[in-house]
Amino acid sequence: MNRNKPSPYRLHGRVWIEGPEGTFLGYGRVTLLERIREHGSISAAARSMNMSYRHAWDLVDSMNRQAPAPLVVSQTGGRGGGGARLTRTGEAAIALFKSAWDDFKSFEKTRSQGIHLAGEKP
Amino acid sequence: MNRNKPSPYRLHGRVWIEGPEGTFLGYGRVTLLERIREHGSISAAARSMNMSYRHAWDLVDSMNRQAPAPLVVSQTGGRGGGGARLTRTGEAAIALFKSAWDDFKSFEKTRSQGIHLAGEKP
DNA sequence: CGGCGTTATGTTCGGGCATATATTACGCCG
DNA sequence: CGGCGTAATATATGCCCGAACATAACGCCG
Repeated sequence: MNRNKPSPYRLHGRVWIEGPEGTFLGYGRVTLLERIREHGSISAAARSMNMSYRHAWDLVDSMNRQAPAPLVVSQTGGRGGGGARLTRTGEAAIALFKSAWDDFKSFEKTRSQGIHLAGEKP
Repeated sequence: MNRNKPSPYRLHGRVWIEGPEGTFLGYGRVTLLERIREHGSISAAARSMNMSYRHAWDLVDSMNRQAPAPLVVSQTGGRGGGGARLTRTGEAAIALFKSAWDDFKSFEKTRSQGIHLAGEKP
């Protein structure tokens, strides 16, 4: 009988988009953008993903500074204390990264098939 | 004239091969294997890439424990104090990772062409 | 006017990891 | 035998990043 043991090895990886100051968009950053769109504020978005507000704010600031136009605009004070919302550029950034991310996931999956080391056969 | 400014954004990423205990092969680990083959000892290999011997040894140990057969065999004491050399499995591991690495680099390069973010108004 | 929740910043603290340091064992070789 | 350079292993130090803590400003709203 031909019972092939599956390889214990798998290809893994990470991708991100680099900009003028280093990392511009990554999985965590884009998730943060989505949460901001969903919750309407940086602090609520940060809480929802167990991230410190300080860190979330830094990420938003980094993305805004590297983009041709802000991805997130915010308002201090006012009803509810203020808030933040996504711009069209922000939406485009999400789509841009997710597309690349999906393509990479596809590559990762198919390329994992060829990972075998001295012992098993495909 | 259609002088298109090149996008300041590029896709970047890292890939590695995971095994039973987590990372099995990565760029640094495989470079270390190559240096061991080249220099004949773990310590000389570590020095050649500005890595602490301790760290290099841990990496070799991690790879050996996760592979079906050792990638590196070592000898303590003797002429020159001992040394280490690559096994056939070690050679195969290098080839295995490099192939996946090259494929990823190719993916990264071609997929980077589609990275463009339109700057627009909110 | 004072309270509230958020944005916006500065500062400090702690966990993880690589490095550095230290020690022991080993085996050829002069 | 004693020295040398490496493997092998334990302990300590330093650094970086994110978390945590601390204020201040802001602008509706009761």
